[in-house]
Amino acid sequence: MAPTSETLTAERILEATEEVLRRHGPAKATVVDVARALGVSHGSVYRHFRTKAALREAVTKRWLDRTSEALSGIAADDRDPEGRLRDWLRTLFEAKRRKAGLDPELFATYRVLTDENGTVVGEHLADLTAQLTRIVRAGAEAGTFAAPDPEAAARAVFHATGRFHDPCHAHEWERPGVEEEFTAVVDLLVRGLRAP
Amino acid sequence: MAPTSETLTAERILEATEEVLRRHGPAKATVVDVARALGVSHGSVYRHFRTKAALREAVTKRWLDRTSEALSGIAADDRDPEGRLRDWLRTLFEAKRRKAGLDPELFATYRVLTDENGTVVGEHLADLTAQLTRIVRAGAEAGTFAAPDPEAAARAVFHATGRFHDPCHAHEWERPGVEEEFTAVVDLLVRGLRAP
DNA sequence: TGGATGACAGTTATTGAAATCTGTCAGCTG
DNA sequence: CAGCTGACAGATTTCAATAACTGTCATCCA
Repeated sequence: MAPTSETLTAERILEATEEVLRRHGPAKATVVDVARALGVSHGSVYRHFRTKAALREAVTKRWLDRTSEALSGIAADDRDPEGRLRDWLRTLFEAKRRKAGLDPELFATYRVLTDENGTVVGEHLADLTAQLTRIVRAGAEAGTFAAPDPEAAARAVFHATGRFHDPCHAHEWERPGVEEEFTAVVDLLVRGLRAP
Repeated sequence: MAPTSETLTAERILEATEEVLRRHGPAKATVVDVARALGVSHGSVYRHFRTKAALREAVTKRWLDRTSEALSGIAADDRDPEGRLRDWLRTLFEAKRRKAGLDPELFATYRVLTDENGTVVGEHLADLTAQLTRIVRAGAEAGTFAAPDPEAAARAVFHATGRFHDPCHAHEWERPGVEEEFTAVVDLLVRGLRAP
């Protein structure tokens, strides 16, 4: 099909896989499809990724990392922690919502991994909570937040906002009124975090 | 099988259906099975319930109402609102968790209805948030909580605790550490609710 | 000789025919 | 006559045969 006779690299395979996944979805996409899209035999794909699951994970990791990077910018700046927290949560919500809407098939792939409890999703979650912890800790140090254990507080905030980022709630993200629900939850959490 | 030749009542059909559902699960249970269990023809079942979906909904409603009643006792007493809120949330969590563990098939039926967006689940959720609103309002009136809009605050609390009662999170309810997560979230929410 | 290939074994998905199920209703029965 | 029955049409599910896929590896080529 596109026998672009460059050398076959892991990166090129990931790109092709993402495309195939986007077109066919996780249930129908096969590694034979990926090989066909690259104009090689499927044996060559297995030289770079031990299993189909590993390939799926690698694609999802790349996809997830793009969100993480955008967020880490917010987590790392030095504005007031409360505003940063609000921004970070809102950006996370909107990123997930956009991905669910625009890339439904890749989002479905992400969901498959979530159910399979793969390491990639675990690492993604760990990364996100680490970023949140950083914000909460900054707030605690600045005296804005009362958080004796910033990591535990960050996890609580992450769990409490699950409705707005956990893939199993994706079908509720386009309902009218979610915006208000989101704001109400974040307001409540921020008040709970503030120093007396 | 058990042709208990009493008159065929909606109640008896519901009991039989619950049993069939418990044994076969929502995917395999048929109304022919229900009829067989009652020793009648399936046409008789259709005299009492217009469709299979209606039957499923009615069974789930009964099942859900049992939890609601236990909770309404807590919502209605007149202890301090903060303790009541904590009790209510914990009882809800434990009831859902117990049902998911002990009645996996009926729980799966509940999940089917959740996805189908049936009225029964909507009513159940409305009932629960109404109970929560009652508690929050009591707290606002007593001056314990700062909640200008008790209903909105109750919804926020309900959404923020979704991880501990929404069926799509059921698989996480037996993980070690959920207890602590639950406590951390509830503590944070209660602090957010308290009057300054 | 490093990388690609395609045939192969074992497993999983697809297909279409047969069986079962849902929902209706004319007629039976007590 | 109120309530139950069982035959029926159309939709859905099951099942077994067939096809496709995953992962391996002896072989090939540049």
